[in-house]
Amino acid sequence: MEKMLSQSIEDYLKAIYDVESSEGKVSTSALSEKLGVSPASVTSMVKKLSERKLITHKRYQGVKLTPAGRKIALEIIRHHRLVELYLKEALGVPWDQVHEEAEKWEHVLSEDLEDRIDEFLGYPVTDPHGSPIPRRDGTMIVRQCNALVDVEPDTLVKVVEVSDHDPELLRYLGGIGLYPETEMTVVSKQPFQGPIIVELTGKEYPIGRNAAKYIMVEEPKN
Amino acid sequence: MEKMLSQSIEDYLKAIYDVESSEGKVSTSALSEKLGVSPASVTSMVKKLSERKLITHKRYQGVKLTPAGRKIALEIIRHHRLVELYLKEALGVPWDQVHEEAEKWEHVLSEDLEDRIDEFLGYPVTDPHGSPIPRRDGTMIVRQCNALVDVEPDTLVKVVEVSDHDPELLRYLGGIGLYPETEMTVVSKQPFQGPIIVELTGKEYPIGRNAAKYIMVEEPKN
DNA sequence: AAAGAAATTTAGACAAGACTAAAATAATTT
DNA sequence: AAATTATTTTAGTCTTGTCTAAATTTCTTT
Repeated sequence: MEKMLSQSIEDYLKAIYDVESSEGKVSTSALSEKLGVSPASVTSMVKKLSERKLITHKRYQGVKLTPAGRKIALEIIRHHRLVELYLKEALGVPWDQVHEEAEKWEHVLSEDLEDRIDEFLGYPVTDPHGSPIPRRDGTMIVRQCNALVDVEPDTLVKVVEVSDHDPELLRYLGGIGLYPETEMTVVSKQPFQGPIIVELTGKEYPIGRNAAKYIMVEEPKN
Repeated sequence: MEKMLSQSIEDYLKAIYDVESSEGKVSTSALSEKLGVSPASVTSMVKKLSERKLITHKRYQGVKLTPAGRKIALEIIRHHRLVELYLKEALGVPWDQVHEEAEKWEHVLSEDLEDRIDEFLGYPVTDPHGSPIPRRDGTMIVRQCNALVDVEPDTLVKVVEVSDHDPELLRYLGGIGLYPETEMTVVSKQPFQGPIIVELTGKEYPIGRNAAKYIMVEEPKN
């Protein structure tokens, strides 16, 4: 039933899914960047994944997941996000460290353990960064949200999701109490690419434009 | 400080430690058997481990861990046994399954997580099979015990440790309530390599001679 | 539309870790 | 002690996944 895939293949599929989600088109160079390998290495792995019918590939034109490939990518992402949440809830690992640990654990999680963790956590829907956890059947909730950087001043917003790619940013945000589900007001956007000022728990904090690209928010329905 | 070792190297060091403990001499064929690889593969890995000064090797005469190699082996075994106990205690994984899971997890456990698990478990001294958990400093308790197969009839014994290598045996023993710390009486040894009969919780159960080699017991002090 | 720049692919090499077949050494039997 | 058997090592091959350098294709600019 389940074919045994190498960790490398799993990492590629996950990366392809991520890039597909955030940029639409999946280029060799984007994968090279994301995975920290040379473009030539990506090309050769892409060839292998095509042969296995996990992706489709047109020369010089990027890559797309097949349904089979997407299914596997979502399984890995499910592992990753369940583990992230589990480490935080069960062992108190701080939210800026769970990503790195989960990168390793996602590849060694048995189905049985996946189920036990899922049950322990009460069948959760999001991970500690607010990212949705795919269900076992491969479905995943989609939410309507915007990057904080695109929100107009004087708006009340609720944090939906924060990118887990930069531990330092996560530590800063944690320090000011900014987590998923936190509500805050966008006070102002400083000119010349200056920071965005937000207010939460009565205090004002600056958030760099670049960081604000990685903070997804929604305007709570009245 | 910590060198990054491949999973393969870690598996070899662990296997060498195990064989060294149980048989004294560590032959190529014993490792080949234990690791499920060909003798030729063992020889070539042995060469590599010697170069790295993790073992010493005299041609045709087996292998020995250096202090550095032993230290690493004990770290892996510590990971393995902590994870086994953690999976049982925290996630309710049955004791006949924890070994297989731990085989994978032991290689991806960070020091930080190791400490968190250790603390969660209250700094435990043995794993679910009764095997001692090495401390972080590389020390490990040693216990005086005998194989059940060598015990004379009419003796009251306490189970110390059960080998984790055969899930089916573990299920049988669990089924009759035989765990580490269980006390029982050796009733008789049937002749012609027949089973050993033990009595616990008022009932008698047969245990094959072969299985009884893997059950370590002590005679509790009066 | 042609030239230069950027991205992608090809070609060929390398390291890790496994394998098989054959050779060398050690252990056992007669 | 010689012959046979068992164990270990050597020699050479294969796969996976990476790399660099060079060639190809596409994109951008003028």
